[in-house]
Amino acid sequence: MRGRGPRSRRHHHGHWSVHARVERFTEPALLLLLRERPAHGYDLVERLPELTGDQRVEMGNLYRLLRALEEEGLVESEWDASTPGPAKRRYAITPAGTHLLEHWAEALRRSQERTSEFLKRYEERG
Amino acid sequence: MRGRGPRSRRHHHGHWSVHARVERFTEPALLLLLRERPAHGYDLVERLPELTGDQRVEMGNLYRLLRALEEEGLVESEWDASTPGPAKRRYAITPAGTHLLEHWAEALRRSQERTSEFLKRYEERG
DNA sequence: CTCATATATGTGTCTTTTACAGGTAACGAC
DNA sequence: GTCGTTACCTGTAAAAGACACATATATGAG
Repeated sequence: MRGRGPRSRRHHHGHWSVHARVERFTEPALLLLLRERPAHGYDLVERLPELTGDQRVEMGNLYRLLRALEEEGLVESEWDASTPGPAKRRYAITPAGTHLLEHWAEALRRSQERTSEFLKRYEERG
Repeated sequence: MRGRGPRSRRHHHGHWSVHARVERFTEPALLLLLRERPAHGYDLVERLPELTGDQRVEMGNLYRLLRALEEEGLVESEWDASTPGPAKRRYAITPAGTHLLEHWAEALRRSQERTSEFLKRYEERG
């Protein structure tokens, strides 16, 4: 239970850091960015904080996630060597990905309601 | 990436199940229930769905979580053998737990804002 | 040329959290 | 006795995330 990672929240002077992130939120965030326009991984890493907050997403995990999404048919990709510098793998969303994003949006709305009820109940008896 | 668990979402006929739960949400839910009144584990398991939705929380993990919270000084407990049936361990929230719950509430409000921005952006270009 | 930096994609591995599958024990109803 | 309910607990594996490291192309400073 101890060590680094999400549960390691103890800070100086008895303060705690709590982040309250939605599980696997990177997935709908990627799908939303890719629905707006195709992009490659490095580009997505730079634009993800617009949706996730200022938290940086781990590059390695992001590339793995993109390949997993492609295996499941939610995105598709091809190499793009047209620009100078290292070759990029350009990802685009598929119809299945758009469909899943829709389900994510519904799930996030339900999550909003649950959290609202939690906060209401929290504030009722402060 | 395959197998059972949170990422195993493929259902019949191309449908997917997405849940959008807040990470470690059981922790603030427990703290809120315990702020309202002391309780024992089995009782908490029955009342947690009021906050988490209809999803059932795993008993084993709940007892482990309660002991972890106690180790961190967020709750305290004592055995209660006054009632018939098996002895219960009665948990109560500590001042540190109340303080952490406050941070959770702030974090959840920030999470609400991020999710609202996500949904707004999602609906802008539907 | 060499070195540092930025771009771009990856692998390896550990921890945390959650899921799942059990086990032990007290008590009441039958 | 044994069945169901209450109540607590352990073991273990998978998923997601955190962190460290590896590889390669290009550009600019010196």
